[in-house]
Amino acid sequence: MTSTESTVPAKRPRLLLIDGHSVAYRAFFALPVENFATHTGQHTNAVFGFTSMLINVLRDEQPTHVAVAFDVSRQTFRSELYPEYKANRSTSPDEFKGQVQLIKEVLDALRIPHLELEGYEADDIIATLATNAAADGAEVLIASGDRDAMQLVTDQVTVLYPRKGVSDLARMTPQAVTEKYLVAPERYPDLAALVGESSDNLPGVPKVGPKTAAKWLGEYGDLDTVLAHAEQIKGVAGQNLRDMIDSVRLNRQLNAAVRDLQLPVGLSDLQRHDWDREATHTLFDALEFRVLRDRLLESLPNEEAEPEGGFELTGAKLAEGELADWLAAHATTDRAGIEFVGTWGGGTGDLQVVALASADGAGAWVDVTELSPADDRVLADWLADESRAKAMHGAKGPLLAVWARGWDVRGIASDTQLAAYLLKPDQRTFDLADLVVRHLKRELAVDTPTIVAESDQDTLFAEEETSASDAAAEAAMIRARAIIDLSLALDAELEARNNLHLLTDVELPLERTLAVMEQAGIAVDTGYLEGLESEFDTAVREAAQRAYDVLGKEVNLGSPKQLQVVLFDELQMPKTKRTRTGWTTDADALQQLYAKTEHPFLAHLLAHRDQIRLRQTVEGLLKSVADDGRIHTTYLQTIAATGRLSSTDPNLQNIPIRTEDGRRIRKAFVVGEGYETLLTADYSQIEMRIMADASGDADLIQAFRSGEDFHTVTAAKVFDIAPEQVGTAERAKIKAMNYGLAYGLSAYGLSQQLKIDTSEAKALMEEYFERFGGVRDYLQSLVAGARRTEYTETLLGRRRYLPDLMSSNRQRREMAERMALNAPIQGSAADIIKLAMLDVERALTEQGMRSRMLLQVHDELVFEAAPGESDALEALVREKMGNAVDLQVPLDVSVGRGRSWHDAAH
DNA sequence: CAGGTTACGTA
DNA sequence: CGTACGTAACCTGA
Repeated sequence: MTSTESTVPAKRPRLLLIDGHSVAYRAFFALPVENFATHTGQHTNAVFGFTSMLINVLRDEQPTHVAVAFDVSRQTFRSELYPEYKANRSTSPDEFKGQVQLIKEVLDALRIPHLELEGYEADDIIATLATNAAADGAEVLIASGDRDAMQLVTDQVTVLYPRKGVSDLARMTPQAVTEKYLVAPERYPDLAALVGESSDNLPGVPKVGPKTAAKWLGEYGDLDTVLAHAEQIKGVAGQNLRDMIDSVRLNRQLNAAVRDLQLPVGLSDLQRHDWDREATHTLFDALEFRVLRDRLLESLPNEEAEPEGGFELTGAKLAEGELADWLAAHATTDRAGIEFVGTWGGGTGDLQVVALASADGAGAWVDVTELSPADDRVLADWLADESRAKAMHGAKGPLLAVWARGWDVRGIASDTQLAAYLLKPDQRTFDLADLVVRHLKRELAVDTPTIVAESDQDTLFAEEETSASDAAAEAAMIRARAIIDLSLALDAELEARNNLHLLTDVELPLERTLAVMEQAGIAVDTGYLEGLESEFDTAVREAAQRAYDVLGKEVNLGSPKQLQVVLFDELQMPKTKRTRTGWTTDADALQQLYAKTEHPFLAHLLAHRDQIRLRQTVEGLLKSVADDGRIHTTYLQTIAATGRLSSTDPNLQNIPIRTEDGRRIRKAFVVGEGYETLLTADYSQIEMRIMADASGDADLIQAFRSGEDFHTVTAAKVFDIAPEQVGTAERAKIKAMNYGLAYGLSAYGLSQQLKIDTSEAKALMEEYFERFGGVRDYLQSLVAGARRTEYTETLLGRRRYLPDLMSSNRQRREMAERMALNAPIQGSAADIIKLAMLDVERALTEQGMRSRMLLQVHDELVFEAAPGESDALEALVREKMGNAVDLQVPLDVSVGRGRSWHDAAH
């Protein structure tokens, strides 16, 4: 698509001018700073408020032109005329500093010009632009929290003045100004000169407020005339005016906006553009602006296509019998794109539409609910044909729906969602439209509307539904087309950094393995779970009652806010650690309070917390049991920035294990009918082994090779004693140290965890690093290397980009440094277990075994052994997990078997 | 009612 | 003031 000069007479231009500092400053004080910070600690309340206001105004006012003006510094011609100008202003809070720069980044991403001029204020830039634009016949809107802007109001110029916060803007027209300030806009600075402006440190005439000033101006016409007739004005106010006359003149000189600056831009330069999609997404990700992103997408869609346009495609719904010919003609050697429409999750799915596209520009789609038996066979054969290469976006869900229909998809050469994840694993979403813009610089037509499921009540609307699903199918066809080009582009990018193998050899085959696991699910003893639920429920109520009895009244024990009132106001307990909004009531703090006060309420409260949590976990599990009596979680393959999987609906990676009550929940996960036993296998200390291997620290390697208890051996080394002499306290300290290392543990953190002095923790760490110098050097090299390359790398070359390593914000930088420490270690462990899963899965298939893999919990795999296969399964799992990669230290795998997950623990 | 906050489960 | 996640209840402001 090429854009052509419009021949339609342009509608009247509408220019929006924003006083950047004044709006940002307003936002800063309107929104509580403690509620707006990224997880890295960057404050964003001013950026949020500014951007929110901007989006609203752009949406509501639909300006054709936009600019934002900023002040440069306090040194302006005004401060030279009057050194006290704005001198009363305290320096802006630390939390505000830096946010202006972020606002400018937002503006750049939105392609909105911003201006500043040395020696002048934003006001002057705005006054000049407004004056010029109005002279050119434009309508002008000025968003500013500075009252001096009122002087600019005319029939063509309206000021949007924040009434409360930054979202509620008053439209200050000449009438509104006159009503509010009792003088016409052009007299406003006259009035302000008399009354004074405390925020600018301009003194007013004593005893003269807006009413008196307006009265004088009304009588005499303007300020000059008022001053010329100062002698005639009676009373104290008149005398004060005469005393202050020079000061008033100076005020008037200072508050006059400069309207004739020489600016490098004119109206035509301020034309609105589409925003930069990629830059905006990246920035909003970094700022953690989820809501604003949605509002932006909703209210300000990018209307114009990018220069290179969209996707050309000819195709439509195939009639009966046409499928075979279409596939033969178009889906042969080159990669075909497929987009499925339907629903999926919980290990199964329901397919509605299959949309296909070919690189030659042909598209097609079929409604799978109305396929003839012959077409069904043709499509099934083609989908299952390994030699027909296919590209998809997020294939795991559709695969479940395909399987539910008795089909299979083979030959998936690329999945653009997985590829994009490998390129940038900390991206929040991998929306196809965004990826297409980012990597192909093309636009994808508006998102697919979801197909409305047909139900009996809706037969009235059957016709509309059909057209809606047709539209969805058409959109799916376009998406299928885009997926082809995108997959090629992403493959090339991965290849260029030598990462393509991660896609083809790890993530793509794993996607199928995960689908198999999700489809299998894990059997649950619902009767037992229900028993647990009522038991926990009783315990919850008893604990609550005891707590109420102690207190003498009922409070909501689940409300941190109410608890704070009880604990810190009513019971006058010592204050705990701060949270954003008050004092923490977390378990750790409550325990410390209990140690100090021995107040029984705390014990009951803690018991209540424990039991309510267990009940909640059990309830959640019961809700997720499918008709087959099994729980089918969904694994997310593109969420964790380190390369780990995550589990949802329900999360089976956080089932309790640490407490006895919690472990009872694991008894509910049982071997399914037709199987012999559950088998669990996990890696011991895999992260430490990775550190040993990667650091090459000879002592650490030796500690693992010795095969003795790792924490004891390392403790012996640190304390310079024999392993037999290591006591439980020593072992616990070094164990915490061992585990904490990979997280970038600090001496303070270690001291908190072990409840020891910071100085002792510090000494412990120093001693540890003294003994295991290779580890220290390795950890330092991780951060140093990441700072050089801007990314970290796992064993398999999986990257994580950490631009914040260069941040000038200490908190952000240190956070990034800990991420740089942890990502390669956690990520390499993820690599290893992923390889092991693939090896195990392949071996099970090759050997024709019926045993199957059910769950992955980061360093643990859970299997269901078919009758007679238990021993073979254990041997196979040990072998494949133990040899997934070749390190300088052995990969220790421990295995357990039992009828339940609990019993299979070891 | 959505969204943020707090709390807490796992590796 | 230790990384990576997901879930649920509560609370608040639109």
